[in-house]
Amino acid sequence: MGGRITTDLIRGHTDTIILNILRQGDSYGYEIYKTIIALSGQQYELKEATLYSAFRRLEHDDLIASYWGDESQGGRRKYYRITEKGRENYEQNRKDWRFAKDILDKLIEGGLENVEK
Amino acid sequence: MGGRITTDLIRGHTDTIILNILRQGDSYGYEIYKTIIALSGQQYELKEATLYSAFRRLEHDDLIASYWGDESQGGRRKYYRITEKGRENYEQNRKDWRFAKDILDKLIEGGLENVEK
DNA sequence: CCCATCTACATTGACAGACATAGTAATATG
DNA sequence: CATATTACTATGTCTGTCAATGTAGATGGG
Repeated sequence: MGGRITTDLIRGHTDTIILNILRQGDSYGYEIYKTIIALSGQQYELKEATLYSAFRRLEHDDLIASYWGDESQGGRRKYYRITEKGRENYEQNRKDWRFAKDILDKLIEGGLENVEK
Repeated sequence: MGGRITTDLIRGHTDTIILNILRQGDSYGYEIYKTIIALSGQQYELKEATLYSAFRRLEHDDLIASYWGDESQGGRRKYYRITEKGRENYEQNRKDWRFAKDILDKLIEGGLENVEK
């Protein structure tokens, strides 16, 4: 059996997760919500409240931009598009994640044998 | 060039980090503080305020226990010892970390090609 | 011997992100 | 026509981290 993903394990990664999806094409709230579940192999659900507050934060910081879709054939959809600044931010976040992963491995599983105290 | 470890990337891992150190032997606040810096290769500093509030939380939850060291030769030191419950908690947290790491890799770096939308 | 630095522990208040909860409204389905 | 699904939003709460601050003994260089 595997483990669980708690709130704090995901914290700080939501922006990066959203940017990763948007850098591969424009999308809207509900679709992004579903995509995250699919990407995680049904193992993680980012709550809608979290998602939409992240959209506001990202838009405020000019990492994404939004526009209303064509509403002629049905319900309104607000689409999000990643900005150039957002792409740069994503690249940095990815580096940060790889870096943090290595450090966390040492901190969580590392032995103290070769660490001077 | 690497990345940076922000507050949110470490959030939720401090308890596990402390338990990893204590499962390898009793220690006290300041030594644990130094050990974390050393374990991370000087890349990460867990602030003392964070550390001491974590001690309270862990002790309250019976994951660690504390005792005052021998004060005859100098300054007082409060030592911490991991409990059996703490060891079990550590093992679960380690599993959670490995699990979360895989999911996060998919969410942060994963492509949408093979994901049904 | 004095002052700075290090060791060692601790508290308080502020902040930010995630989420529970609730609500609105349109479309689709049986 | 009732229910589920799609789609977006607001409000308030909780928790962990950290900045700032404080106490006090030990240590070492000038």
